[in-house]
Amino acid sequence: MARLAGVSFKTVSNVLNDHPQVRDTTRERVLAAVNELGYRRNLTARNLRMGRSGAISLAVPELSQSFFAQLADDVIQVAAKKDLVVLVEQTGGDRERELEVLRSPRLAQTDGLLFSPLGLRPEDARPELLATPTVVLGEPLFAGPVDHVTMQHRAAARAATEHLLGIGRRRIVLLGAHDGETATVADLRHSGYREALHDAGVALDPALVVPIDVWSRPNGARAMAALMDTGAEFDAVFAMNDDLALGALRSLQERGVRVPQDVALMGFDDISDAQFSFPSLTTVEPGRHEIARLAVEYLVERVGEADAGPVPARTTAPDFRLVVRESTTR
Amino acid sequence: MARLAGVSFKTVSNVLNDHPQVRDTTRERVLAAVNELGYRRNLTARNLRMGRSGAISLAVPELSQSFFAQLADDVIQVAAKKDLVVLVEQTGGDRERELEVLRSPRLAQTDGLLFSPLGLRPEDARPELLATPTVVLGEPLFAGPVDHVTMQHRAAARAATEHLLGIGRRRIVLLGAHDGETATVADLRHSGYREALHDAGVALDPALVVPIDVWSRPNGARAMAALMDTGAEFDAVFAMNDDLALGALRSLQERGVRVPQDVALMGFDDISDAQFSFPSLTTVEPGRHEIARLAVEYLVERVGEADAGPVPARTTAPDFRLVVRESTTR
DNA sequence: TTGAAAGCGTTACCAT
DNA sequence: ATGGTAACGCTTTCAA
Repeated sequence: MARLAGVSFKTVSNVLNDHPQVRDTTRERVLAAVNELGYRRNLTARNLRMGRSGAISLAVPELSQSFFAQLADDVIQVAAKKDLVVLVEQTGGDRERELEVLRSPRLAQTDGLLFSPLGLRPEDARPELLATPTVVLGEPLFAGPVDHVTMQHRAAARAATEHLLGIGRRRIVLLGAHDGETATVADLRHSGYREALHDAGVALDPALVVPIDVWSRPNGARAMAALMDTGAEFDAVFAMNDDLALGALRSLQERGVRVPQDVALMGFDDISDAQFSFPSLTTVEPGRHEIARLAVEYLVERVGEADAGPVPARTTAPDFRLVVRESTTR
Repeated sequence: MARLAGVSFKTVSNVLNDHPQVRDTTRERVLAAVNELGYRRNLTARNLRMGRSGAISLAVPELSQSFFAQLADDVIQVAAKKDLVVLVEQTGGDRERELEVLRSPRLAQTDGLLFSPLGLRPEDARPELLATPTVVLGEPLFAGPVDHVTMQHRAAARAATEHLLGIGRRRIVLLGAHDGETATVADLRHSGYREALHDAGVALDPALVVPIDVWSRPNGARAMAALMDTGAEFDAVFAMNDDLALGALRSLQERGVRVPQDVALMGFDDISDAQFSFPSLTTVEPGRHEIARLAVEYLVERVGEADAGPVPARTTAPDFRLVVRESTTR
């Protein structure tokens, strides 16, 4: 209360919150005092009173992966426009740590969670874990009042494969398969690949489907080298993401394979590095901006649910776009 | 208060805070009830009462730049070990928005700030802006009780240039100079370059010093292409960071220049992409892990300052390491 | 060992 | 238009 110094009273609150019933002269005096004293209101107390924190959590595997760094960049920008601040957690894509994020009391410090799980299994998706409004960035996992913003994995993978077929390639390697999964990112992209081959009447050669657990550059490089060691013949590579593709590119070049002349190369995600490799990388732009935009928008709606009434669970996958660059041209 | 349901009382607090004076049986009953009801204590209220939030802010230019993404990754990991959560803000390297971050009341929501400014000028560094404990990740800027964790820019740039000289290169391009700056990152690295040339008795050719404002890949590619257009002769390039170097690499390759045979190439930062370009990129590892570790450590000390007494302002620059890869080998 | 009460700084409601 | 007061949910001090 002594905050008002020489001036006045606790209508300070009214002033700071732009309440209408304040005389202009009063407002001015208060503002002057605020400036003078460098008074800053205590957000924690405000949050307590209002039941809102103005912060959301974003949980991703790791920022070192360009795709997630760029996603985080987008999310933070969109959130900033809505005056939300973003708390970033890293799970390493590890199931245990993903569960921990959901259970963590620190979550309660924010108004909601943008969650990009990688290791979580369907049986983990117990709705009671979701103590906070949640939007999943990824394949539908949770039942109940949870929104999902995902990608058109199957259609995009199919379009990607069709592009490779369209430039005359027939022996197309698939890099990054996950055996035994259903309705996961890897499985859906795999399906798209399979469908495109089937529709084109091209037989699927299991020797060209290369399983890779973690989709990182070193793993892409390693797997590509190993495949070449087997003597397999191929004229194109569709990597499940750009990191795998760029790792593979490095291995191809090490061995003097010309891209795209000998082997055409295709990625997925359109991370910014894809523009500056040599050759630049043809890839799928999955609608990352839109994903970030929708995710924040859904989350904000869900946070406001208490006031505005229930919101039905939504699942959306923005339009994707094939970005054709040098690695599949000529 | 009704939180305790069938069981007991507000010694719940004591139990949850591991206070010793609680009978075991009581503790058990309380814990059982907590579990039963899925009770989660309200962190906001706790924060208000304790005057601590358990969160720190990290303000970087943008996560889309690999270096900052990896720095953020490190910071979040180190912070997590200390049970701190990290709120990430992006400034775009823009002076106005950097000032805004400092003024923002949202800052007050966290216990301290890890700040990596790019556009801020010395005259902006008024200590009264720092309403929160702050550690600067970058060149010393603020006087007063502010720690700085930076890099050995000059020594590392010098070592980098010496490496290029050591493999027999004499016409070394410097990519990314900032004219008219003093004691900034660009200026210090520039000095290191100049010193190495001088000590080796190699004349500095101003035509080989290329100013580039923002150190991004497209800018590196553009500047490199422009330099080649001038017909300038050179046998090595030292780029002020890896993004510039990788952009330049792309332009060199487009024109059929062989790296390292015709032109050796050197970056700075050791972002992970540097390992997987072809050729892989020789660069300076500036001690990023250590920078993150120290920054969080200093900040934690400063946050605890109120209790533990004043802490002198510190400035540290961890050891760097030259990482020699293919772009300067043979 | 446990319970009661005060207080953290704000906002919201109700008087004035 | 302004001021008083309760309440947000917790920790802390003090009393029982």
